[in-house]
Amino acid sequence: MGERTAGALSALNLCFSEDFEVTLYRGGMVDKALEWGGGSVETEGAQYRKLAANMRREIEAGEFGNNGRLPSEESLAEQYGVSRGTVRNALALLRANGLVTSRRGTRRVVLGTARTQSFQELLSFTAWARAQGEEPGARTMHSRVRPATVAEREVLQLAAGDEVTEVLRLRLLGRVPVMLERTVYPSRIGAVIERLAADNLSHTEVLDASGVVFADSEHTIDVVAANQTDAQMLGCVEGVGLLREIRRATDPAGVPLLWSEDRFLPGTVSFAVHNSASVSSLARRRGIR
Amino acid sequence: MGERTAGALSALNLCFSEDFEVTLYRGGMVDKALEWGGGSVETEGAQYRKLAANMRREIEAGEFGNNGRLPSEESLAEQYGVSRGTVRNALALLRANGLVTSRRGTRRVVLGTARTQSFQELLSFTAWARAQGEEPGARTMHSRVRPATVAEREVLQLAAGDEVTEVLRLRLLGRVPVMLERTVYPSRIGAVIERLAADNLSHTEVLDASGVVFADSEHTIDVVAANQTDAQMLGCVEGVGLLREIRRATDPAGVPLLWSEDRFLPGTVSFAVHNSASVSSLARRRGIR
DNA sequence: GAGTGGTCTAGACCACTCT
DNA sequence: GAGTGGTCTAGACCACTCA
Repeated sequence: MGERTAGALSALNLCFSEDFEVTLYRGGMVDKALEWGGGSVETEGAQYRKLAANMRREIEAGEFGNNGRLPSEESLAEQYGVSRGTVRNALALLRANGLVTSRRGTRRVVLGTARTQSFQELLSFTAWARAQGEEPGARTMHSRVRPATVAEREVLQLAAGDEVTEVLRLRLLGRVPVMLERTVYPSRIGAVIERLAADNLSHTEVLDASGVVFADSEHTIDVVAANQTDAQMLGCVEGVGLLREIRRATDPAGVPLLWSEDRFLPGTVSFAVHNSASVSSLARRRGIR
Repeated sequence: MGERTAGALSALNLCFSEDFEVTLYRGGMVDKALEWGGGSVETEGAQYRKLAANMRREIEAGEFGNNGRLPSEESLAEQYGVSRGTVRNALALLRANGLVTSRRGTRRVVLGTARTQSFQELLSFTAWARAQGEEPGARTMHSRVRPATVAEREVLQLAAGDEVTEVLRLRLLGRVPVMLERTVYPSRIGAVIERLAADNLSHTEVLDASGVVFADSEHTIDVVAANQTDAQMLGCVEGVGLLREIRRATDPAGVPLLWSEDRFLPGTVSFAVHNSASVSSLARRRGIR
């Protein structure tokens, strides 16, 4: 995983998969032939994922032009030496990322080069910031273990008497505070978090390394007025409108892993969602627009 | 389309499909056997969609319990008399809506009864409001045809000299203003819009009826301070933080249909996104939380 | 009417989980 | 080691689009 070609002006391309592949590539003449024409480099994983990554590269290299047409599924299958089913799996991935259309009766149309962010990036502020080429920062302001409230027991599926770890953390982009994060972990997860340094960049990555698997997450986005704490920590005026994101993540078995309320300074991030008749994808963006 | 069973306490269930099926059902003993056990009622469409709708009903009826396990794909295939591929198509739909998990090696787990809203509801304020049981309102404050700006030509893929129709519209929920909408249509679409009454509830539905097909949309969400116009129209204080949603919709061929900037009063709506390793879905919600 | 994507089938093998 | 979901194949028919 993580093939890369040397070259200036490399762009970041995050594929859409569980074991999120990060693929660095450059703008110019891409080495696509390597993988498919010649000796099929390692790049383990499902064939359709590789196919999708490959086609994504072709699309972004303008192989079919913007608003151009893709070859038919049949011919793609022949070209790549796979069955039509595999081609369809790959195209479904691209479709989900908003790169191509799909309509019965006509060839698929290239929509553009939506740079969809990985699942990981939605959970991890640090992973996201790095992908943007920004320097992420974090400072834990407060952390303690206490009994779960009724709401928390409900959301985190805890029993009466269970404890949680609450963490208040300031997040920065290049030394500038942009977000205040209030997270509640079940004690099992919290035990891992409590051992970390106050400036640990990514709790998500630590948990990942500890074998915690994030599989699903729920995000709610709205506006909230800054309270006194927000204003103090973020350095803004009390009452100003902050972009709020409430996150809830579960493991593959549906067990809740965390519940968090994040408040962003206005103008620092935006959320982008691609939506189609069958699927959607969410991405966090830097700044407005 | 639109089967329904009589009965109190009916809940709204919106299936995830292009020709969005709206399925009303009640909480109690559901008539699931009708469709699969007996004579397979009409309910046209793909089998896997029907299967998904059916399983969704079972899940929401608590057939497998919350956090329960689904039967294996094999046994589902046998039970419903379809191939495993069809079962997998159906389960992919449920997965996309965040109703079930999926992990190699173990049975699928019921996550809950996420009430995913249809694609249509994301585009149409009116459709969304109705689904919430609220009374939608609209008043066009301003409308005119003018040459497209450079930005608009870019976004709407217009040629130099092309014109657009700009519309400023106030949106209400039960007589209370909640959102101010600034939309720009290519003149081809705008021509339809201009003929409408100022209190026409749903431009989207009109366009739909005119044969305009919405296939994909892009949504960007952030916060913006209310300007003088916003404050006046929405009846809020200038400078207050508004939830902003920028929408861009295209037809199945990727041709842009509209570009809109919507500003919501704080506390009136929130956006909910379900995100998983492979897919996501977006929904608009009433109020905070 | 030819071409295309949508749907469906019947099988196969594998990676993974759990007991 | 048995069971499960993930992946892949090779075919088939249909609904739809477009020349």
